[in-house]
Amino acid sequence: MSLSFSRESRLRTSADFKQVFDITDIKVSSKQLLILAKVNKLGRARLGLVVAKKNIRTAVGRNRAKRHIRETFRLQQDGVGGLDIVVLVRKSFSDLSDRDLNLLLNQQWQRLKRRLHEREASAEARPDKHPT
RNA sequence: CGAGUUGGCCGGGCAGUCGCUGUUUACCCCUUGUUAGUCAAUGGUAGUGUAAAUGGAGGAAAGUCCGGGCUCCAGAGGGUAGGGCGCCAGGUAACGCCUGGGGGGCGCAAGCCUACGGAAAGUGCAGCAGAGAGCAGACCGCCUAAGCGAGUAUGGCAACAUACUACGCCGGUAAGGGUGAAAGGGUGCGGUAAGAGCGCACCGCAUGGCUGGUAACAGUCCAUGGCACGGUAAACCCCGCCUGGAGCAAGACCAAAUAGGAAUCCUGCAGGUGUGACCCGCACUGGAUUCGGGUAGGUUGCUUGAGGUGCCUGGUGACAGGUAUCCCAGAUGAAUGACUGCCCAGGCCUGCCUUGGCAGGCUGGACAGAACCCGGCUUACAGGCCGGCUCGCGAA
RNA sequence: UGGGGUGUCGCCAAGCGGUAAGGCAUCAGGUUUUGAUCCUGACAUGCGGGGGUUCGAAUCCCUCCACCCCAG
Repeated sequence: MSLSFSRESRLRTSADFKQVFDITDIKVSSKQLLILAKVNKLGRARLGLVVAKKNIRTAVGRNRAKRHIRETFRLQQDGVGGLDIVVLVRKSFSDLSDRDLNLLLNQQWQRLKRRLHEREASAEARPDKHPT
């Protein structure tokens, strides 16, 4: 059980980002943000953030968004496993208070995990159903 | 106490849990040397890992409006163009900034505002209105003295003379009206046909002197001049001073690569490239086009600096000098955070009670995030703290 | 982060000190049996906001704001 969030658990090059955008395995969306994810072979989750200046005007606001997303990811990353995740922040994100923000984010991470489990389950089930 | 004005400062605090990141130390791992085990050393980027200690956004970090440092282009050198600044003196690395002073404007005052050189070097501009708008002008009005004429009266035989006029012509005038953003000193008296700096007095203005002041400038001083000199230079311009260009994605280093090759054309004491306005100068060098081939990033610059703080000295002050002491962010898909509790300001509600205070509950902290570094300016900003001064009221 | 540019009617735009052109769109009328075309007229507004210079500013100066482009 790790609560750390080091450089290894971040997406660091534009190539990494491009892969997630091109092949999106899981997609979780809400009014305030959009999460895209792709299965990787590293055995650990990696997070990348996209916060447009157009959506959140001030640098302080953008930093706030990134920090909250990182923090909640840090605390929730255990069940995620090998996924490359990109979080896109939408305009209404900055309307939320700190409390509501964390609530929303935790909810979204739970949804992501659920989708992942469903996907794995169906992937395991499929070869049994069609042995030939 | 109220109203105002001005200078400076802070811009939440403490504790706990879990994270991010820089530095240092230790250990792990690797490398090298050595040994029976081991030990030692330097280097750690081949990826770094673990632990501890310690540091980690701002007054504006913002806008990018100025000025520097730094780096490259040649130690940026000569000239032209272009750009900037503009009362005086000082401060400063420098500035378009700051300080002190002067002039002008506003305010009862404290104080505030001020792009504030030159319009007698030249060129230009001013629509509409108006008579006239740049070596001024005459629409209404006022006048008709002189000159010419008309009429009337008187005198005279007559020519004519004299006097008069709600008269005409030739004219005079810039007081008044009117136009305009702006119409070429003001008030009074004299003067005149009516008027006018036409003359005079006072005020204003200009020039020269004298006095004070480093200077801008000032003066209840003296002399001269009847006034000649309208506005606009954030219009061109003139004068004085300043000014090369680009920017850390600058630049440097390492690795790879630009290789090697084919074809065509042009040129040879000139041309090309670079120096990002142009000429000179300087440096480097054959050049251009097409075909095919190839590409990968990392390190550094990177934080010790016109540095902060305390004290002393000089100065009205900006600031300077001396001395002691401190090291205070360096990220790079981009750190400096999240959660919880308590406290401290603030706001709202309820209860007790004489203004006011006490108790409880709820709420709740602005503007905003370093990206090479400094000095300013500008803009944004909840709330709070400390001081100076002015005016009004009251008390002593 | 650095560098550069643009804001004029609903849209595209000219003007760069003296009443802010023009086109498209909109509305009304005419022509037509009706519609398109064509003709005539009009609306509403505007010079991104705030100061300053000037008698007078879209234009000159200062200062904010918004948008766009370039360099990884």
